[in-house]
Amino acid sequence: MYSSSANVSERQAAPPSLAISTVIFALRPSESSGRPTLWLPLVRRIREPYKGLWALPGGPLSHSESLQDAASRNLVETTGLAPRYLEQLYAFGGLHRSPTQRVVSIVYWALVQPTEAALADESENVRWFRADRLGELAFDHNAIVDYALWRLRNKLAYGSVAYHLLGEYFTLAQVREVYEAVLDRQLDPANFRRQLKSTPDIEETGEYLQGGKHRPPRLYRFTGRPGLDPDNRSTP
Amino acid sequence: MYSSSANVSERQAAPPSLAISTVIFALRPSESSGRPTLWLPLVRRIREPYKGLWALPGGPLSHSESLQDAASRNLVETTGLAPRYLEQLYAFGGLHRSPTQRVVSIVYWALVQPTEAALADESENVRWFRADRLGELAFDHNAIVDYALWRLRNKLAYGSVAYHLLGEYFTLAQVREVYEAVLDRQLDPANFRRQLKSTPDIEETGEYLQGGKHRPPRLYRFTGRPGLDPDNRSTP
DNA sequence: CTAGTTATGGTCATCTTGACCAGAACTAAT
DNA sequence: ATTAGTTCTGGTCAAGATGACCATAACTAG
Repeated sequence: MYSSSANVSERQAAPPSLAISTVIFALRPSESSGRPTLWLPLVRRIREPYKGLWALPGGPLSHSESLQDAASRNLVETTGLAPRYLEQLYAFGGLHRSPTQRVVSIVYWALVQPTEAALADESENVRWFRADRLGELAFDHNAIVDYALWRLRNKLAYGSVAYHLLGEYFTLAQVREVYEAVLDRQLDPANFRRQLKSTPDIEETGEYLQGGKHRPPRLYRFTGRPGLDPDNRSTP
Repeated sequence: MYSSSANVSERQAAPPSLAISTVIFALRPSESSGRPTLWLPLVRRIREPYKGLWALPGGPLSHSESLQDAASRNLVETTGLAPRYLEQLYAFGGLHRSPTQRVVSIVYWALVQPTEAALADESENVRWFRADRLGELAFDHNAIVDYALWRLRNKLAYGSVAYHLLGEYFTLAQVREVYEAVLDRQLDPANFRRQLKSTPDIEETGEYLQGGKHRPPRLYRFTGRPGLDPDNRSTP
């Protein structure tokens, strides 16, 4: 314990620094099976600590932007993409997250569309990885990604996030593939279709997807709205 | 936009300050009906801004404590209570939450037991209020409480938080009263009991609660563990 | 024209949920 | 002592949701 009078350990008492990071998910076909899989972009650390390791995109919170704006900016700067879904994940503030200084990270997670994700920037220091094969990341970022995955699975099970990983038009089988990729288990096509058809915010179109080697599936469209964050408003 | 060179608007670019606040819930019998109701403690602002208004307990994050420790300290300092349940709620970081400076608040929510809550400190500047009759609070604290209530209702519907508002031993009817108070609707006693009995982490004891004007109900005990936060580990 | 594939609609048994009934076990009042 | 009043507790029943599974439709590839 240091003195209770002031100014002595001023540097010690300086407020922890505040950063925003973002876990960005997108579906990409697996190189091996071709089935859609979860991928996310990471940036290479070019400074100590953890220089050379991969880390979540992020940076300090600037004075004039909201938390969500900062997360959005992360997204644009590292991938060039606009998020289709962006939600606060958690504030990580453990004492020893960074070896050099105390830093509190407010982490967001985002979903982007595959069409866009295919065009995403990639470079020497930005690369996409399969979510289930990340290797060792900087700081506590492995734990953060794990938690983001857990949250994604949860949201998927209840809510309406799956559609934000797909384009505007999609087949019910594509939705099922999203679920299978994220939950990592097979689902019965017929039962899954029955469930989706009973939800309100998914709408039949007159269009069919051509080009497969089989009966062309009908295309659907998502009509629901994602809930807002509580800083503006609610979220599950 | 200001210059991209450095130091000029240094004060402008100073990081937003970081605070921790805590929404503390406890059950207390309503003065009118006597049924248990949700209450929470607030502290009176003794400085500008919002001087004189009631606000959530909180304060700046000190350099040497974790987020959760800071929330715990809030709790102890304002109520003298140890939390039975403490979880991160959300990080609020809108640009204009405080009129005087940019401040990011990481908010926790807590549940405490009624026995303890009855003993809780109360003073000129600390008072308990019914959660549904708060009046106008300082900053965006009304919105924060609303969101905490929403989260509580949600967690209740799934999880195992109800027990943290009760003592170690409780009757099934008491659990039902918690649900009825939080969800604000009547539940069928027989059906509710059936559901509870099918959950694993609630254990029959041989004891009965005496003293009512009717058949004495059996006492139960909660045996589950609350999930840890992801900063240490997981949470729903 | 046939085999292969997925799409789509359907059945059936099982589980869960909500509405409701009835006896059990206590207290309070007559 | 008996009865009325209360909640506790176990049960039934119908409606709805879920999972396993089957059959036909509609396309492509050979």
